[in-house]
Amino acid sequence: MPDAARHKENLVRTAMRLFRRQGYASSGLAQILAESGAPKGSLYHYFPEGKEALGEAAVVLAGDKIREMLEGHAERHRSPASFLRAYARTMAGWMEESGFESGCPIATTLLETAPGSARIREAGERAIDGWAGVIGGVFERAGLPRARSRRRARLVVSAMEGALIVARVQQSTRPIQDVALLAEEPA
Amino acid sequence: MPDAARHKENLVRTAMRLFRRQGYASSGLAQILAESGAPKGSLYHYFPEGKEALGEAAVVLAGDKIREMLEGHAERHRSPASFLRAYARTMAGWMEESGFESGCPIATTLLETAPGSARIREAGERAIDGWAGVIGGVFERAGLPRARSRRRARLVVSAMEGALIVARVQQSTRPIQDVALLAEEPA
DNA sequence: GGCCCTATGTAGACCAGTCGTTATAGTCCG
DNA sequence: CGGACTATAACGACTGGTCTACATAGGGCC
Repeated sequence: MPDAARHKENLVRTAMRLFRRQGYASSGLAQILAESGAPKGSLYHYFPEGKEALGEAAVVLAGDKIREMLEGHAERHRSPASFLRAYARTMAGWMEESGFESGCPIATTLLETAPGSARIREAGERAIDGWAGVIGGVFERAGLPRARSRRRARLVVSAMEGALIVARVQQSTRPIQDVALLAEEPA
Repeated sequence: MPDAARHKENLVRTAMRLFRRQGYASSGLAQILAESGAPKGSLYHYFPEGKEALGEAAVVLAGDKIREMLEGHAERHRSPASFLRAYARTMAGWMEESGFESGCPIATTLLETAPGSARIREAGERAIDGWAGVIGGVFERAGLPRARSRRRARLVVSAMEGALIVARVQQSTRPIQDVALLAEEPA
C-alpha cells in the first residue's frame, strides 16, 4: 500500500463528513465503508471497538480542524470584533457552500450519543474547551479581564452552535452573521 | 374506547420524549410503541405516512410547549433581563432534572432530518419563528425598536439552542445561565 | 327494544432489508 | 516464517412498513 494508514484516514474523514450531514445513527457502516473506499476488515482492524471509536475519532478530528481555523483567524485579526466577523464569515461560507447541509461537525453526533457514550461526550468536551480557549485568548489580548474573557468566549461558542442549527432550519446565513454582534458589549 | 385519541396523544408525547433524549434515528418504532402502550396498527392508522409524520407531530407539539412556557414568562416579567433570567432558569431546571439528558426537544431531530425531510424542517422553522416572536415582543415592549428587537430575539434563540448543546456536553447548567447576559447590551 | 351495516380503531403477525459485529480465510511484505 | 492488513461470508437483532383479522360504536330500520 502507498502509505500505511490511508484507509484509516479516509474512514475517519468520511465518517466526519457523513455524521455532520446526516447524523451518527443514520450513517451506517456500509455507507461509510462504500464512500471511503475502505474494506470492512480494515475498519475493525483500525477500530476494534467499532462504530463508537470511529465516532470519537471523527469528533476529535473535527474539533482539531475547527480549532486550527480559529487559531488562524486569531493570528490575523487583533480586535475581537474583526475576529468574530471572520469566524462568522467562515462558518456562513461553509454552510452556504454545502447547501445548508453541513452545520457544526460535532453537534449532531454529540446530541445523539450524549446519553449513551461517555467517550464521545468527553471528546466533544475537549474540542469545545479548545475552541473556547482560543476565542477567550482573543478577548484577553484585547484587554478584557480573564474571567470576563472566558465567560464571553463560552457565550460565543454557544451562540455559534445554536446559530448553525437555526441557519440550517431557516436556510439562511443570517443567524450566523448575527453572532459577530457579540463583540461589542459588556457581560 | 375511553376517549377517541388517547393512543394518538400518547404516541406523539412518547416520540417527543425519546427524540429529545436519544435522537430521531435512534428511536425505533418498536421502542416508541412499547413505551406509549399503543399498538402498531394504531400508529399507522393515525399516521399513515409513518415515522416522518410522527416526527413532524412531535416537533409541532414540542414547539407549542416551549412557546407556551415563553408566553407565561413574558406575562410575568416586564423587563427583558428578568424575562431572560426566568427563561434560562426554566431550561436549566429541565436540563438538571433530566440528568443532562433532555436538551432542546427539537434540535436533535431537526439536525438529523434536515437534509432528508422538508416537512420536519418546515415544522421546526415555524416553531423557532414562534419563539423568536414572543421574545422579540418582550424587547419591543421595553422600548427597543422593532428591527433591533427581532435581531436580538434571534440571537437569544441561537444562544439558547447552542447553550443546551454545550450544557449537555459539559454536564453543567452554566452555559444556559450565561444566555441571560444577552439582555444588557446594544447590538 | 333488537338488528344489521359500516366506519373507526385495535391488535399483532409478518415482510424484506439493514444494522453493527464477528469469524475465518486469505494476501502481502519485511 | 510472521505479523499487518484485506476480503468475504455469516450472525442475530432490529428496522420501518404492510397486511389481515377482529373489536367496538353509532345510526337507520323493522
